[in-house]
Amino acid sequence: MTEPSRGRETEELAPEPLPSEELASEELSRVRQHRYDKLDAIRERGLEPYAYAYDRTHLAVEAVALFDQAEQAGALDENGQAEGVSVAGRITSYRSHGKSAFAHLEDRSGQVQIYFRKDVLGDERFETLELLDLSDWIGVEGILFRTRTGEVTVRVQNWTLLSKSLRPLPRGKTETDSETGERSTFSGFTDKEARYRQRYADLAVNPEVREVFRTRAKIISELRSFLDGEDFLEVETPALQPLYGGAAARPFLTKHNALDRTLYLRIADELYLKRLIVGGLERVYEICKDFRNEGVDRFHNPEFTMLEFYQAFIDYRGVMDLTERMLERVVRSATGSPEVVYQGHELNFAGPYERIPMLGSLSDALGADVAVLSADDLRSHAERLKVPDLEGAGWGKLIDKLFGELVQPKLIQPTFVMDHPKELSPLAKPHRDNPDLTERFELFIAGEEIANAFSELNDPIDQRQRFEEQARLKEAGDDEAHPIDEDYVRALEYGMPPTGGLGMGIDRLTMLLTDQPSIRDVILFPTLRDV
RNA sequence: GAGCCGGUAGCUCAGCUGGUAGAGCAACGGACUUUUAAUCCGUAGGUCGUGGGUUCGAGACCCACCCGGCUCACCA
Repeated sequence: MTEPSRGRETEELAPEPLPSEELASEELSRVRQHRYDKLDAIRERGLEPYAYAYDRTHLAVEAVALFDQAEQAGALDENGQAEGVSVAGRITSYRSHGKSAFAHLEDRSGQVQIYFRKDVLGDERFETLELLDLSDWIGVEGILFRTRTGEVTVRVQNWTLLSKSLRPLPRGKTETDSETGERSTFSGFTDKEARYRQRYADLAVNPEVREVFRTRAKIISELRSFLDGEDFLEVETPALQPLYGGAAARPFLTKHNALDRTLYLRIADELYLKRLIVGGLERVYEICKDFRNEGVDRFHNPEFTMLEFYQAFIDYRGVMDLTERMLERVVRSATGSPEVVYQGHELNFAGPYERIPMLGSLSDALGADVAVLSADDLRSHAERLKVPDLEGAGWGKLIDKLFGELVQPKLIQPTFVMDHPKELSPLAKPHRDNPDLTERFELFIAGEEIANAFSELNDPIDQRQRFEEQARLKEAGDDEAHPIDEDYVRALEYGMPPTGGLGMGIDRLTMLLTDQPSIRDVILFPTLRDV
């Protein structure tokens, strides 16, 4: 696909002449030609359109705060001016008034207004302003003052072009209806696909998008801080694995040329982290990308970020306790409150969370005790409820299907669902009171699975049998079943202490805490179809 | 993979039951030395996703295709 179907898809524009494929979008070409012309004019005047550095003394909001403080302290001079500052940022608005001009400069902290005057700058310097455009980066030095309308502003004494923008940002505009006084927003960049593909423009134009990713970073740093405080060791394990495992998913394959062998991108780091528990590290965690070769929807991206942690000497109940403390702290730190609103649901992350048994909750929903129902009974219930894709499903899978249909959507507040069927959980310890179940839990919030955890299976003989069962499933066509990992079994044979572990989807957690409807909204560069 | 919705100016969108394309903003020229995503005057800008068909006539209707979004399925 080389022919540009739409103007915005075209790339690699040379200064002049414009490539012929650009003729399809003449207006854009003209707009950009003007910017190239200005670039030439800037160079002709001996100015550097792409500077190397700039000495900034204040962020935009710091400059405003500085003036406010000086004003309150009575430290302004007789002209109402405070001290000088230099600020730098992107030009987001420009209002020319002949012999003066107002503009806003935006940096990572926010915006500050700047004011140019011909009598301050001199004729030549002032006229050079004509060569600026919205979204150019400039630095300005000047004195802070407050305008008649009350806005703290930098009266520019000197300005420096830092980077000439050759492509206009898709910036919107707000308009006020003169009759009704109603304000309508002309949002400049609402095409979701374009926003994902050109995240740089999305971020440049939409401050709320920048905020989502600040919150995401805060969530991750708070998770680290919490676990570090619990004496966990942060580790790194292979992303390229000779054998994949730790989850039920199809992997991505790749090839190492020099070794001439197939490698898999990890679907989970679980088995490596537990090897480290065998090694005696006792408390380990890793925050990393996992890769699963599955479909894409608003909860799934082929590469996603997962936190896994493992702690020796605790079981899954201990993991629940730890998880409650961790989430409450992270949510509080990242959002300022343990309560957040997600898509209209008020969620409260202050523990303790409800703990419900998987079978019991399903029995309640179904009106029958599923523990004594056969697979055939379950199947007829599922068929009655028109649960899709029942082919080849055994007892455990049917339990899971029915649970997903009847119970899961109702789990809005953080809820631990406990004790899953054994056949679904090949890496979890058998339940101490019921050999058909495992000591496992999933954490559901707003109807979605956020975390998965268990008392880790540390009996190497049982583990081998579970792997062999998985191998039989794989043989029978289940392409998500685990392959046998002999090396992992060997590690368990050396002895793994009783251990509780958890995996949590960071992207989904971020969705909840930033009220974003799609995982693509919390991943800077989500996986998209081919252009 | 299925269903629904959509693809018209740089951006956001309008375009009635078919009559030959419009608005706001952006752009360009001009005026304006405290504005508020200023205001005023003027100018330019579109093979209406692609290909075919129906028609005297298609942005509108039909068919196929391409692209995207959402929902569902898949993802224990």
